[in-house]
Amino acid sequence: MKPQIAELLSTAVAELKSQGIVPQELEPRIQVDNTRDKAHGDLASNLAMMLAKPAGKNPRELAQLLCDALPASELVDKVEIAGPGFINFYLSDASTSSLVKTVLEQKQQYGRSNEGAGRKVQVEFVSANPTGPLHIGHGRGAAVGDCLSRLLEATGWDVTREFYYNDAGAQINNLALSVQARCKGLTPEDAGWPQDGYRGEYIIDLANSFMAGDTVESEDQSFTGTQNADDLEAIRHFAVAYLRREQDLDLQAFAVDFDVYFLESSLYSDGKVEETVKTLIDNGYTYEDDGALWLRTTDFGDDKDRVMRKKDGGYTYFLPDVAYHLNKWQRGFEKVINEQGADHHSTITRVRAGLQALNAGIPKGWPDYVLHQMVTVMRGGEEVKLSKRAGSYVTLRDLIDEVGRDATRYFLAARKADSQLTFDIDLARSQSSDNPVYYIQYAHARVCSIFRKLAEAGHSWSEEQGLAALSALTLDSEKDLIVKLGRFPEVVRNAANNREPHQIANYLKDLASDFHTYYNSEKTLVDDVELRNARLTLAEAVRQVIANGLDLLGVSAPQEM
RNA sequence: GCGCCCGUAGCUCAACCGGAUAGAGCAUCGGCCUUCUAAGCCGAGGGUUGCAGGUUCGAGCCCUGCCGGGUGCGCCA
Repeated sequence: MKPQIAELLSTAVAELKSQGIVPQELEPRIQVDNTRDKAHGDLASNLAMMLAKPAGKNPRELAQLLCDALPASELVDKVEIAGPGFINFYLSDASTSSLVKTVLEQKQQYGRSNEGAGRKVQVEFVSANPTGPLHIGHGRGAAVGDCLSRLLEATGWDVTREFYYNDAGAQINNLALSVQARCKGLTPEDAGWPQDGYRGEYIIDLANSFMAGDTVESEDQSFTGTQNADDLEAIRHFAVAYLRREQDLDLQAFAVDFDVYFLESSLYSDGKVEETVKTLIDNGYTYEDDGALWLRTTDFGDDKDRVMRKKDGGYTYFLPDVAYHLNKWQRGFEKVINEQGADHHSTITRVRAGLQALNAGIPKGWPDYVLHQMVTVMRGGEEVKLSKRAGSYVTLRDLIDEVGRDATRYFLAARKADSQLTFDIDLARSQSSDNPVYYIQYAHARVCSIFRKLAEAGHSWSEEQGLAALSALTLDSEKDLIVKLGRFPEVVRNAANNREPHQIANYLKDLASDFHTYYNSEKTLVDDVELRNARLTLAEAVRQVIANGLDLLGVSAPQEM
């Protein structure tokens, strides 16, 4: 509804310009806000206050002139000037009716838009090292990244979800050595245990599986344990394949699907790393010092230069990172969003600097980043730090097993990503209105239940009848509910543009609350056929919007609880 | 020490591009089931938005400086 109101105001501004009241050259950004207080109508604009100074008039006077210049519209019942110069709009029954109609007509499409116009965007998220099960931080990344992807899809973008596996480098050697030690029966307490070796129990399972000659199948490879504890190469392959499969299963349980799994090792085997080094050297941004090859990232805003090739001849992670992002660019992703833990924040400047040094025509601020802060897990009022299986951290699987997929997804996506998050297991498990997931799902199930009751009572309802009866909705609570439904498309757009999936969660909680209140105060299945059909129509619209919203979060919308 | 994030009710969190009297839930206290699911609803109390300045018609939001918490500052990823 906002765009329509903005349009009216725009016309009024043009009128005032032609009267010479507002300077011609002024192009005000027309802002229409939701009102917080019903006494201020349904929508409000601060336009008069914005224009007051350049027009040399006081705000209220200008507001009056704007109101006088507003074209007539059947969407608006009345317009008021209030406070320091706000213009308040009261929506008409015709406009609320049309909102309900729009919801029912568009169904699953309601709230979606085509702002992205089919342009390509890549969202890289999770990107865990294949050195252990996914932990809760990865879970947050998965929830936020997937919801963000869904939001971008809902706003018309062509989204590619991508997972980058750091399956090369030092940490993989460490993994292989840890598994090998377990194959040989060593424990972390023994003298021969590798320094900084992985101590989790899953390493024992992995070693046992390797020594049993199991075969690990994943999407793109199959590898059989050779049962030879001295064959470190075989152990390495097996371990990586094993843990990738394990992470895939975790993600499956979380209902997150990736389009592309990109292997760091492929950058080496395809010669991309070498190519990147060569370009950087050719471009003159490198130098050798202390036996290592450095990139002058300070030329591009970094606070110190970075080593690309170590003294021992191996590359640091930094170089494949640059090669990888060049590859993304070459694949045609003009927009890339990397969702990662804020503890990896320092890579941002580095990667962007490396990309600039390639002189590849990549924009300075490319790619975008969304960072999420740490997650703390609470149970019984105490912090949970360990999982049996992983040893040092809480796994995503533990959470899904304990509180379920829907609640886990909701809780991890419902908070602003750049705030630290406390995950309360007791709350997430509780099946009461304390738990926002159940609260929202229950609102959906309630509508379904009403329709079941309707059928049991031998009555029927159709969209056509319902829409025709809408004028029977005369209560303030009904109008408020409809206005809230009308905000959904804008909430989706804001959430997508600001990369803030939590806005969807907040909106849904709010809508569910309004619906529960309404449900308790007004009976839907009344004897008056007109009123019954009208209320059923409103209920169905609410159900549709909740279902659409939950879908954006990747949370199910149950028919009954 | 430097960079980044955060600081809002006892607790967990909102506040759409800077808008009007800062909102929910939990917890506390008090109500509501013969009625479409009580997995719900209604009401009450609870705030100097960490502190101090600044910008302006207007600041929780923007700027500066402090204070507190987190995180990063590897030839680890």
